[in-house]
Amino acid sequence: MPRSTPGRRPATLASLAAELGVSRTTVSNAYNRPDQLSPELRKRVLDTARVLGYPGPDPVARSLRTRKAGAVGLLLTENLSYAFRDPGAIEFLEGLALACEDAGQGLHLVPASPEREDVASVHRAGVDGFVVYSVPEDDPHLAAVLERPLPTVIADQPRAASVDHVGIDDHAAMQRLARHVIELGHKHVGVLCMRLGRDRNDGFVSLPRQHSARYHVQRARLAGLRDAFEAAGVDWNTVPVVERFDHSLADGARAAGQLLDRDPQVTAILCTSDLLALGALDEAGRRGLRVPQDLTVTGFDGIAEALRTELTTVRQPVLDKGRTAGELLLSTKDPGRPRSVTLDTELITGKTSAGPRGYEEPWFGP
Amino acid sequence: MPRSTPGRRPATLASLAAELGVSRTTVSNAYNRPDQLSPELRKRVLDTARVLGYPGPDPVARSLRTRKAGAVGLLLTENLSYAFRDPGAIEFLEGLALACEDAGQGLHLVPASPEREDVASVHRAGVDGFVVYSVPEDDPHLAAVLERPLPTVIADQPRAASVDHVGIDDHAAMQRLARHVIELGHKHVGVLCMRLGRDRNDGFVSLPRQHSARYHVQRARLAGLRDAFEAAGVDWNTVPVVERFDHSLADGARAAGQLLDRDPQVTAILCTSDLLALGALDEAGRRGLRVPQDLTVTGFDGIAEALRTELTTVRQPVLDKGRTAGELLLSTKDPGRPRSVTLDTELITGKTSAGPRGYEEPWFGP
DNA sequence: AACGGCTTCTGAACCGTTACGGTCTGCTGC
DNA sequence: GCAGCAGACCGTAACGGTTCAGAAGCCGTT
Repeated sequence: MPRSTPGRRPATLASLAAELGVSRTTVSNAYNRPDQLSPELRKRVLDTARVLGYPGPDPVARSLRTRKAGAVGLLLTENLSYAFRDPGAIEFLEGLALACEDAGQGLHLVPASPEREDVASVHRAGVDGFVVYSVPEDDPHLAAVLERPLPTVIADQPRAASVDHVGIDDHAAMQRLARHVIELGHKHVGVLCMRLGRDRNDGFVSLPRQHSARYHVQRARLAGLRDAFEAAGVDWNTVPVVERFDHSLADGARAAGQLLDRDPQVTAILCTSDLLALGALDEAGRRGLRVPQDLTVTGFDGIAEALRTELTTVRQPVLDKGRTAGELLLSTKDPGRPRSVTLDTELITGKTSAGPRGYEEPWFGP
Repeated sequence: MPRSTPGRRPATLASLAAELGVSRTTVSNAYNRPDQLSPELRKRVLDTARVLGYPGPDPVARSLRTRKAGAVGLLLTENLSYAFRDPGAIEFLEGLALACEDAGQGLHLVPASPEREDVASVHRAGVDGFVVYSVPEDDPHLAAVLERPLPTVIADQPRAASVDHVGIDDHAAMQRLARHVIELGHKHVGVLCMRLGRDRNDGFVSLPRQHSARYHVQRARLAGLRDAFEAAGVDWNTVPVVERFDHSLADGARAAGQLLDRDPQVTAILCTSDLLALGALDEAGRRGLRVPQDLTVTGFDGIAEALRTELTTVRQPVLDKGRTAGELLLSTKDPGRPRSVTLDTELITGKTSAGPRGYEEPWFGP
């Protein structure tokens, strides 16, 4: 099979038409609208195409003419490769891929290294629209996306008034989780959270930094905690919050260590993600702290590993989020006011939360 | 910020040039070759662009002219969404994404549902090349990819003489694992394998089906087992092989159940993937079989979960495979003979393999 | 005064296709 | 014998850029 006719320039629709003595339109129709020409001629066109090594209409030229690329762009906050290491991102991708598949659309992952702020990749992407997943408010790639005259859907963060959005009520969900911990009797707690800005700050978080966080999701979750604990009479200023730039088990463990070193008397560690919480569990184990007897640990997200571990956490429908983002994007019919979808969450009380020592419910043993 | 100038047609490079009274070349240069025009003019161009809502050169038109799409196409054997549920596929994707990122290339996932054999998605993808990951020899999407005059790299399967390839020596690796099991003393074994064709066959596999398998990887792994066991005097005809179309833990468990129901006296189950093996472990547990005392179970791949479980398996560098595929593709300089990279594997003897009862090495206990 | 060299900008060709609005041919029906 | 009408095919004009070989203007040299 000739992958390309040697010696000659590659065949085009025009050259094929010339060879056949028909118009370009006819060749085009042979591929795109079989009913517009006689079966015999169509066969002749297709046969000759094979002989000449013409691979069918060029996708890029077609895209230019039809103004359709047949693909959805996806912008992620992190290195592309990182996305494949984060359980949440993977599930989101799965949902989005589902939606794209149903619509026969490709999924174009845009390389957006946070290091070299190379926005060109966004400008160069031949796509019909963008899904933006969880990026900081001041991400230059996001700005580049919004500059392009294409439909866009933002998942999770940031929340922009003029752009379609899908997410959850982070504040309410976290508040509810906090109330659960409060009801168990905890007064002295610590918090582990994900990055609050594009700058690395692996350590304790000041109040101003909490408020000025560039990641609305983290900001809302912290605010949910704050509101719940303040309502319960706990001074939020006294609650230690440890931030981690990278999102991994190991970082969760290290952050928990940092917290426990400085504040050994905390009876509960609330984490803004399951991965951090699972890391905290590891660290607790290393320190001989029993969970939940000695220490309560909670997460957020409801990733598979967390559910298996029976972590107390908030489950959010990440796959649905991805699919909804895709459906929203693909159903965009020109202007219309921006839409916003808020998905439901569910508090999961697992086996990593209990009352602090001295607060157990009475036990009527033998 | 005007996302689009209302009322008027969207601005183009030409309309911008007309507005400014300069040539299109100059506007193009303002974006692509800043050194080709005076800073003042360039600023004027960019400012006017902002005012007119011109979002910069259209990526598709640029691609048409430059013959570069800035993206790598990826064809997977399965539903796109499925890829995000298979640990191996995810790690491959991660490696590939790494390579793409380094080169500033996008990663275009091609929707290729196995159901509707819609090859159009392949024809429509505006990409500079394709990576094909583990598809059957007779996949129509693969055929469509090969018809396009683009560089292509196949990872794992199939092996095509004229196309770049990256993979491992499945036969040798599996043979080595089999020898390990043979050395432990096992004579009566069973096998769990992944799908051997595009048709579903959840059950025992006939010899002809083994030979005619459309997935070269599975074929090679089975052949590796066969060769090792025949060399050890085991008649391969008597070794039960159970196939599963879907690749999941649950399917591994069901397959193991099927095997143990028919052949309760097997002392070892060799699986052609870790996921199947982990499922088999589950099933063994359900049946009260202790591993490895009552039953030896082995896997293949070396996914994280398997290493954590200390499964006896073969580790293959899946991330490297993805990265190598990307690098191979992106370094393709026109013809040259097809390249082939074979990556190393490593036998990992975990805690799920031991001698069958009666074959333990002598134990000098108290 | 002619010349060469530099910077800055331009004109026109070209990338490969599809949309749109025809024309042409031959057949039906009266 | 001719209007009317499908069906089959075609010509032209985009689609929105990039690129290359100059042209124009300016400056310093010989």
